[in-house]
Amino acid sequence: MAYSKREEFTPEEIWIADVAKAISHPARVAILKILSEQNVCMCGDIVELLPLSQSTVSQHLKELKRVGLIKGEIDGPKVCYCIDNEIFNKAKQAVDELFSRVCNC
Amino acid sequence: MAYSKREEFTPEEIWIADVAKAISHPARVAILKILSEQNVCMCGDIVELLPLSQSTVSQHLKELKRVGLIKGEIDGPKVCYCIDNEIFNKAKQAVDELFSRVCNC
DNA sequence: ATGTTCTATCGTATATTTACGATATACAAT
DNA sequence: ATTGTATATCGTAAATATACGATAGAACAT
Repeated sequence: MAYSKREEFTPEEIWIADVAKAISHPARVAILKILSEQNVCMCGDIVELLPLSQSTVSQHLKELKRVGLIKGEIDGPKVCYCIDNEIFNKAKQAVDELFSRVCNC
Repeated sequence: MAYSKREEFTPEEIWIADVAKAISHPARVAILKILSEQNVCMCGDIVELLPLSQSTVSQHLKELKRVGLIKGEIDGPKVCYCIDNEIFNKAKQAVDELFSRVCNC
């Protein structure tokens, strides 16, 4: 009962799936939108804008950081989050490529 | 301990998250690629191309059908799957819109 | 030194996802 | 009628995700 066949797919398929998983929760979509509007943003500000506890928001931020879509820089006691444009752009291109390839339009 | 705060986000955020969840597994990315190459495809063909059992592939197809990215038409004892171009295009646009909004490039 | 503020992590409960084999169903062919 | 083929669904086990409160750690202010 070998578990998780994830590794039996191509690196490209795994990478796209990872990016998609990162944005597969409305809270994380909302976080990306907030960061794009504010450019740079404290974790606490995000918590205030979402109907979730601080620890839950922190977990969502961690998930976005895991694939590299965002990064956090420590600023005294606070942490400033922002989009990691380089990786985000790579993710955008990979997803674009899949969508364009699949779509007949 | 109210569970799942999903419904407290905007319909757009939920829709994007749903689409992303549908493509958040490498097997489903692979299925979309197969369907795009073959245009129309029997379920059994997909099973042969993936390192997964028939029942597992069937579940993945169901997940893609759930959000509408693909549709299956019954053809005798077989089922022919194909991309649902209308919904797929809507999904593409929604994801594009998010990516473009967030990305500084 | 002490307290305050901000964030991450731990512990935990519940829900969902992923995977499979077995079974049921639906149609075609014999 | 029976057999074979194709697919979906059921039952189930293990893994992951989602959510929270409590706690820990780090930096600043007093």
